[in-house]
Amino acid sequence: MTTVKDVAKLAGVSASTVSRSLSEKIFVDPQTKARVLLAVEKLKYRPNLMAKGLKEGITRTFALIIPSITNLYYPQLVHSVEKCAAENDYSLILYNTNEDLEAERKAVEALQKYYVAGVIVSTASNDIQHILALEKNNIPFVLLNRLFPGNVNYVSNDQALGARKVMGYLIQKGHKRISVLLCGFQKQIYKYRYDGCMAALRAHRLEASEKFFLFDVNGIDVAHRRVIEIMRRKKPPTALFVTNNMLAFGVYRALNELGLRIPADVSIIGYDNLLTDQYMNPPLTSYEQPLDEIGKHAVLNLISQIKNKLRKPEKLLLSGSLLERESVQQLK
Amino acid sequence: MTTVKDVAKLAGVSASTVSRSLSEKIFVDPQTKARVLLAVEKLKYRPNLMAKGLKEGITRTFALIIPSITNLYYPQLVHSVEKCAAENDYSLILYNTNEDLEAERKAVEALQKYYVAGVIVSTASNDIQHILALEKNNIPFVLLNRLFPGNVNYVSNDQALGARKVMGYLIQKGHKRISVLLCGFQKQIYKYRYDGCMAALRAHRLEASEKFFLFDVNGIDVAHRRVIEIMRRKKPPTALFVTNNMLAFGVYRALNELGLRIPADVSIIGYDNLLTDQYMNPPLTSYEQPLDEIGKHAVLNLISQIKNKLRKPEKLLLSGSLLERESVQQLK
DNA sequence: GTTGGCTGTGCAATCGTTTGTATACGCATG
DNA sequence: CATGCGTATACAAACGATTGCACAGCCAAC
Repeated sequence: MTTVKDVAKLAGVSASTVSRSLSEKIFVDPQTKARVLLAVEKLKYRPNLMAKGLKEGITRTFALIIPSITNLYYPQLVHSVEKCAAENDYSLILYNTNEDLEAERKAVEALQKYYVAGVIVSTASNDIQHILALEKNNIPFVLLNRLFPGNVNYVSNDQALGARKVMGYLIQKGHKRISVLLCGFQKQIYKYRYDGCMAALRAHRLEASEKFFLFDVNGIDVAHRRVIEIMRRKKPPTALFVTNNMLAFGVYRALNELGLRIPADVSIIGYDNLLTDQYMNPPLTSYEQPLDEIGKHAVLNLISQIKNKLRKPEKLLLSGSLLERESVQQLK
Repeated sequence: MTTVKDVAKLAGVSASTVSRSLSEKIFVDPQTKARVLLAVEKLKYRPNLMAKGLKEGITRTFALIIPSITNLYYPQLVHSVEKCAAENDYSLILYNTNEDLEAERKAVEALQKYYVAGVIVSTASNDIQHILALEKNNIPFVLLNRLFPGNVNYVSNDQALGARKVMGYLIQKGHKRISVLLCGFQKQIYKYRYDGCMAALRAHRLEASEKFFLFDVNGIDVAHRRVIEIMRRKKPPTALFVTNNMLAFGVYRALNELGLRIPADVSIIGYDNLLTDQYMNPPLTSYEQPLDEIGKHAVLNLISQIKNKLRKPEKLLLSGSLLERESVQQLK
């Protein structure tokens, strides 16, 4: 490996001058600088980030913790985080926790040894003690699509607002019996989505619709089963709001098996923006979370924390928009 | 940050003793060791990987380069790599290149500064000069689901064999006019898949079927358009072999628009194993690549390269199996 | 011609580990 | 009792970069 000394020797200067020539911050005689840069080029010198990190006590690396990369929801989030990080010359260490709190704790342990500059995390559960502990070690962090009260930075889709918009849209389309499929509240985003739904219903005096809500729909097969059940009621819902688009696969299958047409017999609307939504049959009308923006602002938040030492936590709620495709019908 | 010196002071020994107590390799008096470990515990000491990496010239980190995390094919690969790496106490730096050669080159540049212990890469194209250059810098690497002749380590699905199996299966099911959808050969895996298809056709004297092949089907929309075209021929194919399951979305849509039923009117078979295959309507019969094994062996390959300094490159071809779901029909 | 200030570069210390070499101590042997 | 050997630990150098401080050289001003 060529080091700063090799470059120094070739350029006929000292190591410090090489370092300064590359750092931009300090003025070096243009001629000297040119000679140094030439030598750097010739020797294909690449500064050793270990040494740099050791000296500076920090690295140009962020840790990204996500619960499940094989959940179609996360790859896009990873993508946008990766993109913005790369643009700002940060690399990303990836930790996939498989929704397991213990694995998440381990990841937090591990990343501390790396002296990462910051942590972006979509927590697996409501227990975030181990994340909060990062603060003691002066490691900035930001929650990704997770909201927590208190002194925490987060960037998230505005879960409640989005859910309210969706319900408003369905109501405006003439639907009065709306079933909402929700995952368990141990993931608090579903609680927020629930709250948003109820707010919309109350605003239209349709609270009664809550009796169609399906709770704890944790998994595609559960969705499949519960939708079959509810559609067999005497008065079934006319619209289904699937608050997690992976579940939509189960819903489509269930309706298909029952011989119900989408949207002629039942309308469906989704909440995430999975890569596959547009390819469903029929394409799924869905509330699209601004995943690109969320990932980007999470990175920018960390950078601000590092640069400005911002004291007040930033709590950023972004809102997406409804993308009409073909799974919702206007009722007479 | 607590350092080895803090621990040394608390335990009443020197820094070297602390280091040796933690290294396992060197004998330390059990009593001393116990005292050291107690101090480590008390101070929550975590060795600084920067310093360690600097001293040892290497880190316990692998770089993983993939062309597109939002292609449903890759998250599983990332998942299995991440899993095996974590099990062996390696962390992962992720580079997503968006199928862009230039971005891939940049990633290779970047990772070298990190002194990673090895690189796992699914290249974006056939140009792998920049990857081969890693060898000069003594950075072990392994290609993931990419085959190259010459002195290269790779772990891959046996593309040709798999394609042959698929074609054999369709033929055995009575299909004689089989259309194969292939992406461009600039990704050589599609060349191998093509070869496999032809081998199977030749074995059954059905070479004529090649006139149904669709080349350069790069994208879901292209698949959609081209399938509509081919199904409008006077004698359309009775089966479609989609060598990239993302394309299956376009195919399903096309057939749906044409009013053709799967599998009653056309049979479809896929090649990857996307998370969504089982949720398609009807569920997609597909050749399942052993992605878990592939990711695992890529990691193990790197570890062998590091440990044993294995001289001969390992070229590992794994084969998957056909998973019958509901998209293929037996012809009379 | 001396003094002072400014500018560009070099020296050396430093970050936290690891590890080769040196040393102190204990015990056994002649 | 002196010698020698082995063992457990300490000392110090090294990894490669950054940076405060010092200094050399130059020019201007009196």
